[in-house]
Formats: sequence, C-alpha cells, structure tokens
Amino acid sequence: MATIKDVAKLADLSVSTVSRYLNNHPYISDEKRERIQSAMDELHYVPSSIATQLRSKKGTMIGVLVSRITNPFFSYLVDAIEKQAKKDNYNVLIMQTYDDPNAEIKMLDMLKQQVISGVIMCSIEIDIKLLESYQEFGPIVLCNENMPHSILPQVVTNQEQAVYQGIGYLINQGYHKIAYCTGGTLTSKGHGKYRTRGFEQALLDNKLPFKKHWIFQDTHTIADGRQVAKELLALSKTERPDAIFTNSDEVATGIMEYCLNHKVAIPNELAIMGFDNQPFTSVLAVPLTTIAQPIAALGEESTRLLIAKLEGTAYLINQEKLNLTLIKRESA
Amino acid sequence: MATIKDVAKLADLSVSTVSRYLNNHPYISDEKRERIQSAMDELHYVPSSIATQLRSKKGTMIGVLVSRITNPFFSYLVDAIEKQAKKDNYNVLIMQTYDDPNAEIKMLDMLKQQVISGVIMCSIEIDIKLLESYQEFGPIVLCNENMPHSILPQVVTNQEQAVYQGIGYLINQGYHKIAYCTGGTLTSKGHGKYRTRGFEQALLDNKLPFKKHWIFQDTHTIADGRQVAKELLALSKTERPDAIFTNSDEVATGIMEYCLNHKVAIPNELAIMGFDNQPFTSVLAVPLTTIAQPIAALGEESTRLLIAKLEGTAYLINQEKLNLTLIKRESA
DNA sequence: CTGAAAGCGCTAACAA
DNA sequence: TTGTTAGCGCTTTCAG
Repeated sequence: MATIKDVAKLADLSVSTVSRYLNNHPYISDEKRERIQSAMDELHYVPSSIATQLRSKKGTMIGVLVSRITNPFFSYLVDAIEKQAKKDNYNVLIMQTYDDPNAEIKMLDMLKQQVISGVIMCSIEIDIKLLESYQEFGPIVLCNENMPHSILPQVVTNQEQAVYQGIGYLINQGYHKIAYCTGGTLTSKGHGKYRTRGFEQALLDNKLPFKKHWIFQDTHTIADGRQVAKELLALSKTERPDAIFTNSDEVATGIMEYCLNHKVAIPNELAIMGFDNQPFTSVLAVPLTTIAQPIAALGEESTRLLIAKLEGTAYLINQEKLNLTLIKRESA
Repeated sequence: MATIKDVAKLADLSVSTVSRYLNNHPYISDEKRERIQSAMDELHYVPSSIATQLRSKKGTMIGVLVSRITNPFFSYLVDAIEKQAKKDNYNVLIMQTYDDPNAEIKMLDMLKQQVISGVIMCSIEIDIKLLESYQEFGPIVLCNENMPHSILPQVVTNQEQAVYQGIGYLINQGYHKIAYCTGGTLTSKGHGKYRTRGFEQALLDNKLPFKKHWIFQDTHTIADGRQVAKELLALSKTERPDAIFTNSDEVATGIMEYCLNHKVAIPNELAIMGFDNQPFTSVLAVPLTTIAQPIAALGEESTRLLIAKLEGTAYLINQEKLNLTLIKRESA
C-alpha cells in the first residue's frame, strides 16, 4: 500500500504539500497539483483514514443504535439515516441492543474510543443521566425517543396527539368500548407513555370509561396479538370491547388472525387499529386501519442534526415533516 | 481522555509494560498487573482503537453490503451477521447499494483504506474479476451469491433445486399451466439464473410447455405484483395460467391482492407461490405457500467464514444448515 | 520480567 | 507557495 510519503517522493515534493493537496488547501501551484495527482494515480494511492483520524481527531463514522433491525420501523429508519449520511460522506455503524442496556453502553464506549464520532440513539434503556454523561465524547441525538427533561438533542413526533386523534376517530365511527394495547406498561417511560396519555385523555374528553381488563401491556409480536384476542374472546359478549387500539401492526395482525379464525367479524364485531402502516397492512385479510409514522423524516432530520453538531454548524429541525397520519382502511 | 502514557505514569511503569498488559502478554508480575489495573480504573482508561489499528494493522470492523436494508431478507441477514460478529467482538458497518455499482466500489475502497478489515457481499453488481482484485486488501466472502467460476469464498444455498421442488409441488397439486416471475431477466447472472434453471428443468422433466407470455421479468415489489396480475387477467381464460411461481413474497402479495380485488379465487382460479416466507405471509387474506430461505444460517456461516479468514484459522461451512424449505399453506 | 526507542501514516504549526 | 518537524496513541523490537 502506497503512503503519502511514496506519493511525495514520486512527485518530488514534501509530504506536507501532498497533505495540503489532500485537504484541498489553497496555495498550491497548479503545476504541483498535477504532479501530485499523477503520482497518486500511478501508485493507486488511497489515504489511510485510520491515520487521518488518529491525527486529526475527526472521524466519518456515525453509530446508529436500534433495538432490532428486523423490526421494519427500524430498518426503514436505518435506510433513511444511511442514505442521508452517505450524502455527507459519513458511514453508518449499526448496533442492535435487543433492549440490553449493556449493548448500549458498548456503543457509547465506541464513542469514547473515537471509533464513531457521534451516535443516533433510536432506542434507550439506560438511565438518561448516564447517557448524558457520554456527551463529552461526541454528539448524541435521540431519534423518536421523547425525553422532555433531558438536554440531549432529540427528533420526535407528537405521539400523544396522534393517539388522541386515533381514538377520536374510533369514537366518531361509533365505537365506545375501546380496548388498548401498549408495548410498555401503563407506567412506563418510553414513548409508550405519551401514547397512553393520548388514549386516557381521549377517553376522558369523551366521557368514556377506562376499564382495566381492556388494557394489555407489553405486547409486541403477532403471537402477542393472538394472545390478546384470545383473552378478549374469553370475555362475555357484554363485557367485550367493540374496538381495540394497538401499539403495532404486528399486534393488530395477530388479533385479526385469531378473530377471523374464530368467526369474529372485523370490524363489525371488533374494530382493530394498528400502528406503523407497514407495507403488508394494506393486503391483510381485512386491510388495516393504522397510523403512519414519518420514518424517513425522522431518520433524515436526526442525521442532519447529528452531522451539524459534528461539523459545528447549526441545524433547525423541520418539525412540519414530522407528523403522524391516520390511514383509514377497513379494519376500523 | 486518558492515554496509555497517563496510565503508565500513574502506575509508575513504562508504556510498554502497560501495552503488554493490554495485550495480555505473559511475563508480567502480579503486583504490576494490579497497579496497572487500578491506574486504568482510576483514569477510566479506554484504549484508542484507532491508534491500535494504525500500529497493528488489525481492525475489528467488518463491512456488510446489501442492496437495501428495508428488504426483510436483508434485514434478517444483517441481524444474523451482527449477532454473530458481536460474539467475536467485531462490529458491523452497513452499506446499501441500491444496486449501484459505484456504491460497491466505495465499500471496497474502505477495505483498501483499512476502515473495514473484511467484507461480506450480499449483493453484487460489479464485475467479478474486479471484485476479486480487491482480495489483496482483505478477505471478501460472498453471501447468497453463487459464482461458481470465482475463487472467492461463498456461502450459498441450492436455489435451483428449491425451485425445481417448488414447481414439482405445483405440478403434483394438479397445476399444469405455470407462470413464472423472476427478479432479474431470463438471461441474468445473479441467483435468478439458478432459480430459472430449476424452473425450466422442472417443466422439461414434466413435459410441460414453456410459454413466453407467462414469464415476467424484473419483478420485485407489491406494485410489480399487481401489474403482473393485471396482465395475467387480461389474457383470455384459455390462455391464462392456473398457477404462478414468484420470486418474492412481495410480488406474490401484489398478485394476490389484485386477484382478490377482481374476484379471482385463490388458489382455485390461480395458485400463487411466494419466496422468502416473510412473517406476514401467514396472515394474508389467503395464507401464502412459499419457500423459506435459511437466512440466519446464511448470515452466521458467512460471518464465521469471514472471521476465520481474518484470524487466519480454518472454517468449514456447515452446508446442512443451508437448506431451503417449502412452506405449504393455502395459496397453492 | 521491564524499559527505551523507533515508528504506523498523517496533520499542522512554524519557518523559510 | 513549500519544507521541516513534532507528534496523535499505540505496538514491538532490542537491550538490559
């Protein structure tokens, strides 16, 4: 592998001139420019970014932390981040946590070690104060994690409002016995908290009862959805809700599958709302009414914000691109 | 940030001793070991992996090249790769190509620059000879890209056989007018080639006709599937196939959606087979018969193979884990 | 067992 | 406009 020294020698110049050329400094005569370039070509020279980084302390790698890449929400998010990063010549290091706090710490340590120059956290399990303490090693931006009491820069949507509107829609459609699924618990801290707040507020404003046994916690997968449906159908007809608002399309899908298998008509006997608007939801047995998140915008804005911090420039988040949208189909 | 120098000073030892400790060399007295460790703890020392890399030429980052991470096949593959890599303390740099050869070259250049120490190619657009020429800069393994004439190490499944069996299954079920979708073209080089070969062979062995207008090329998305269905339904009833074998669950889904919307019964009027066995396929309006790929095994084996090459050890691919499986459901 | 010293490939003062 | 030089933080001979 040719080094800057080889190039300098071949071009009969000093390494510093070559280095200047590399960093397109001014004050290099055109004649030397050419000599350098042709020497580089001849040697197939590529600068060692490792050496550059060691010396200049500037990297080009940004870390992206997600809980699991196979969740389409995250794969679309990573897609948007990677595309945006590439535009500014940054690379993307992926790390999955599977909700393990230790994995989060590992990524943060990479920030400390300068393996990555900044990090986008799309999932947070560790204590926010601990997370904040890592800021001294490089910029950290939170993506889709609403932490109102934290000073960390964050790119978020208004989940509370979206759920409020979603529940409002159900009520408008004539459903008044509304069950609810959350990925966390009723007292949890993640964005589940905001969704639940929207749900409770909507109930309150519409003078609808909040029934404990219509609440399902910690639901995530299609299998979880089936279980929810099973419990629902075990209820006597009078005790049964007429609609269910879920925290994910997967859960909604599981509920739908189980109901259909047990001859429960959707939406007549039970209306179902999903969350995320994943590609397959329009082609389910009963096309799913759901809420779309502005995933691409979340990824883009987070990345632009992070890169701005990395480069010491200012960036104002375009909050208008960050709206959730109710997608009306047939399940509710 | 504390450096090795600070640690050495605090422990009142030389940097070389500390370095030895770091690399767990033998020949360090227990007493010094402790002194070093407590100095490190006190300073919250973390070695700079950049400096280590510059000096030792050994990195810990492996590149993974996929065409698009939002394709579930790839997100599951990346998931498996990342998990396996983590086990051996390697990190994963993701790069999407969107089928752009230049993006591939960019990743390969990162290999040259030592940003990554090795690369797993899950998608190939550039010339194989060009790709091979990059081998001198670090190990390259092909994942799910069958290149029989290349010397590059590769982890592959027998797609030809799987399709042969899939078509055989359709024939067994009584379908004899079989249409076919491919993601490439009939003359393409990717793994599409092997699938098509399996299709043609199955037709031949069963003395079934190969009809040009039952072949659809370059199909990928749900939208493509709808278009295929549209063209199919435009055919007169006698000219229409009674089954269609597709290259992806998305395409199959699009076909199903369009057919159902146009009162064409699945599988009675048209049997549909998908490819990939994505999670949602079991809950479609008509649960999809499809072919499951051993994605996790592909990811694991590729990663283990790459890491073995990186570390100079031998690794024999476990081909038995690499089988495709026919998943029988209701669409065919 | 331990230390001194010479770099890895590059950047950035400081001089010229 | 260009060259000299001193490191970045670490590993690795080579001598004790």
